[in-house]
Amino acid sequence: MTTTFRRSPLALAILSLLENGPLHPYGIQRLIKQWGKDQVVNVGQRASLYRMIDRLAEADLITTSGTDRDERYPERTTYELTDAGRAATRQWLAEIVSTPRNEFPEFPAALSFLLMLTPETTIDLLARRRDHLTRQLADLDTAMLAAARLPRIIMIEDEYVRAMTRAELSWVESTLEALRDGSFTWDQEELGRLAAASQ
Amino acid sequence: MTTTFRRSPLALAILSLLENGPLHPYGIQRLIKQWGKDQVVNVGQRASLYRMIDRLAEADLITTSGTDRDERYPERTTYELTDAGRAATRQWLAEIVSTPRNEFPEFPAALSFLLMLTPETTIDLLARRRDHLTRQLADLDTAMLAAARLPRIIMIEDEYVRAMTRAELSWVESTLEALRDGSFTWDQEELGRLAAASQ
DNA sequence: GACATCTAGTCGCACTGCAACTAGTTCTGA
DNA sequence: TCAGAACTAGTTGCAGTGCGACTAGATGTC
Repeated sequence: MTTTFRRSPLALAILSLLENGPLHPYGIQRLIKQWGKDQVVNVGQRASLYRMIDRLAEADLITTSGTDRDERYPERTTYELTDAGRAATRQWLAEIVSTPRNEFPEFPAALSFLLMLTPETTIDLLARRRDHLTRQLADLDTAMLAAARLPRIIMIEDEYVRAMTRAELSWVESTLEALRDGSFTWDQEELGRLAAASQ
Repeated sequence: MTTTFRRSPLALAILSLLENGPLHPYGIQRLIKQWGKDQVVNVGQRASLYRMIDRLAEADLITTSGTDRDERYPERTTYELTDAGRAATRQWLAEIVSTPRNEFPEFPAALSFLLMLTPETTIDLLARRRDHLTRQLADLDTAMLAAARLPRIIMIEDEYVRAMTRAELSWVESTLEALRDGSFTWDQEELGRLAAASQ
């Protein structure tokens, strides 16, 4: 059944974690959180996790490998990787890493309609964003410091996220400055005339 | 009916474009493409556009404002903003701009499972990504040059996208270098021991 | 005259996100 | 010691989205 399974971050995470041996659904979720991967893989929605596991099993990328019997907990079905699953993991990783893909995040979309607001309102909003980003950056730094003794590959995604957050913060700060010193501004009238002219 | 409508980049784009007067669905799509906003708002899926317009109308954020009769084309229903729609636009803009939100893009997710691959494979994949990013950056530069005489607010989202693309490219390049000079590497055995130890 | 492209819109499914609900277990502080 | 919080473990349902395919007339192009 080469019913080409559509790739997704969650599917990738499940398959990758099963590389280290059979596991039950809840264990997968716990592992993702334990390793801090919940910052980059959305396992907050447990419903999605269980449904994804079902579909992966249906597509024979994973199979049930028995049940985990622990006195304290109800019976839990464990799953393990198939060869097809191992192959899919590698292919998805290669595709994602080698080829950037526009996922249409909401912030740039909102930016393109900023002209609906006044420059003053924009200053206020961007200042709040700057504060959020500053806090996120600090949190990332402490997380990275805590794991500084681990091999670099373990935290490589945090390095990336940090670089991106830092870049966004820089952009927000420089844009804020231009708005504040008046070198970057706009008004409805001017833009209205422009829109009329381009008809 | 304040059935709080869930915000989305597409809904925001539709509402924002209707600020300049009534328009029919296809006209909205064309406007988005004309202004190059299709880089940040996904209107490639026309089905989504029509469905979104229907839902916006149902929620009274827009209403039909008659039909546009052009000899050459079939009759087209035009839509216009309601006051509720105008308010929603402003609220969404404020929320999105002021508060960063994790949308779980696939690249960082894939990075966190890179350890499945060998450093050599990773070099190859990242090199291909670097090439893509380099091309995207060049395209952005020509687009921005072409619009250099327009007010800055018109292209503000391109400035942002450019800054982010530039930052990602830098990160990829520096990571590639570390991989090539051997200062950043890993092997399954070492990681296997680590995983076993952390059980 | 054939084929491509643009205009304009519809159908349907597979998947995702979000919220709520169940139900047992273990921890924690008044 | 007993209530309530927090964790373990999983299910149900719906609204929203992405993606692909299909229709069908109009216009352009070799």
